Order: sequence, then C-alpha cells, then structure tokens
Amino acid sequence: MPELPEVEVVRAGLEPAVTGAKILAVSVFDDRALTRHRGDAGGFESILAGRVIRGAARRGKFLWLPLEPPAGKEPVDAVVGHLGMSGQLLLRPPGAPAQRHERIRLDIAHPIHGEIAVVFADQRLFGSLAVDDLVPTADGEPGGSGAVEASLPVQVSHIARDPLDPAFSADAFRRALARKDSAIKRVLLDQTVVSGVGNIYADESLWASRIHPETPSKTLSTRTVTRLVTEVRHVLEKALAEGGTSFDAQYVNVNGQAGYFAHSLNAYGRTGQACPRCGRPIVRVSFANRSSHFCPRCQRLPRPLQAPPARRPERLGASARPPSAPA
DNA sequence: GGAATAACCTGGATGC
DNA sequence: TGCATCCAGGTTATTC
Repeated sequence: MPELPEVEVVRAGLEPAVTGAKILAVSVFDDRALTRHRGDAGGFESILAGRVIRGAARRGKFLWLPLEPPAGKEPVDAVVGHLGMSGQLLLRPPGAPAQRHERIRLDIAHPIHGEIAVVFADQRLFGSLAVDDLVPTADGEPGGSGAVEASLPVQVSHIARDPLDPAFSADAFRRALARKDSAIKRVLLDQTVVSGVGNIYADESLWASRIHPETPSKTLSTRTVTRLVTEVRHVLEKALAEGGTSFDAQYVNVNGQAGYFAHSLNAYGRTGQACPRCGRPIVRVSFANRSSHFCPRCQRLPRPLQAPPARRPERLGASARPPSAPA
C-alpha cells in the first residue's frame, strides 16, 4: 500500500512526463474518486481542460501537480492526489483501453513526449484526485519533494514534513513526541507529527530502533528519538531504492511495475517467523485499529509498563497473513 | 483540546 | 457451490 517511498516512486515517474504538458481532456468515470474535490465531476473537468502542468511535488503521501496560472504568475492551484490504500497513477498510451478500476483519466500533450494518458485507478476508493488552491508554506521553504515554490495545497497544509524532506526538523519531531501522551506507534502514524509513515514502515522503523510500539512517546529519551529518526530515514530510503513495497498488484509505479522491498521486511507481515536479529518469533497484535508486528525480545516495553501480554493473542493462520502474503 | 474510535470502501481468503 | 464474515489500512468525522 502506498506510503512515502511508493508515492515518491510515482511522483518521480510522473515528473518528466507531465512537466510542461497541456491537459487536453479530462474524463471522470467515477465521481467517488473526487471525494477531496470541492465541486462536481463537471467542474473538475472544466477547471483542468486546457491548463498546463508545471511539475510534480509530494509531501508525505500526498502528491500534487501545480498548474500554470493563466497570467504567467506564481501557481495558485494544483491537481492534488492521494493514493489511499489501492490507488495507482499510471502513464498509458493515448487511447489505451480502460484500466480495471479506472476512475479518472487525464489526456495530456507533452512538448517532447507527445500525447499521454494519465490514469488514476483505485480499487478500494480510499484515494482521490482534486483541484485545490495553493497556500504559502509556514516556514517559507519549498512545499515538499519536487516542489520549487514555497507553497502547497490547502488540504496538505496541515501535514507535517516527512523525514526525507530537506526541511524536516528532527528537533521539532522530538518536541512533538515529548508532548504526546500516546503510544509511539500511534504517533508515528499521525501525519500531523511526521508524514509519510504508514503501518508497514512504522513497524519496520520501530523494529530497527528496538522500540516497543506501545511505548509512550513522551518517555523516549533524546538518544532513542535520534536513533528512531535515523532508522525511519534509513528504512524509507532503502524502500525507495528498491522501488517500494508491493504485496500484490495494489502498488505499482507509473509503468505498472511492482517494487521489491517486501523481500526486505524484518517485522511487518512476518508473524510467527524468526526475528532476523534474535530468532524469537515475530508477534502480531491488534493495535489502534491496525495490526502491529514486533519482536517481543528485541522490542520490550519500559519496565513500569511491562505487564499483561499482548491484548489480542495472535491467531496463526487466516489473520496472520498480511494483505497478501509477501513472497 | 487531546486522545481514541468508527466509518468509509473493495475484493480475496476463509468458514460453514 | 454459494453465501456470510473477516481482514487489510489512510484519512477524517465523531465521541469520549
């Protein structure tokens, strides 16, 4: 499922194909893919037709395509996309037959690459596209990866910077953790604290940092938080280098190819398998409406908190599988 | 105001 | 074989 590395792979794939391209036509096949758009499908289509795309930017799991303003000034709006759990943005030849679960198609003309179809397909409809206004960033830095201007869409403005963003502040992250009276896993998934980390990379980062997912974030020492930041970055960079995590066809790059990071997972989806570090079986517990995978030996709760075993004992078998078992 | 929880959604896997 | 149920999880609205 698309987290930061997967979205960055998509952004990097889109950037050369859409920058400078003119939108010739927009087709909305399912307006449920416009849940974040203020307005209807007809409005979405009419706003975009004839506009020129200025680039491709990303913050956390959101990506956006700033649009050239009619008067040639600073961009004031953008096409914003979120892939949700199963969304895909694909580059297809013009006139290509409809993709399965295709919801929206942008037909564009690039000055070098010619005509291309940008297809938004989404099986579960958690993702969406929208046209949104751009607002200045709070710190005056570029809005995110790939962004040139110090602006970002309104609906992305409440999202914190991600750990791979050059303007990410480890100190601000440390202060936020110290304020939160909540489990570190829950805080890592809070996009207003740090963006881009989802369930897979939260589990992997906590495993690498030897931190129990239910450790209260405000009890973590400065040294431990520094280690966590390092491991989060390392996990995200490694996943990015391997093209992201694909368990099945639910995440692919713009050319429809899967990533390989599923082969490098140490904790997520490895219930019952030996911890690569100590050999103890990885356990899975239900936590914060999600599944949490960790090593009970390497990742222990601080002493005062150690007590009852995992809330919901793991049922090996049906529920032990990840969405689709990694190969 | 902060934290926790439920709902949204689809399709594959599982159980009966 | 067919139907019902569970499960995956990012975001947001609602509740506590």
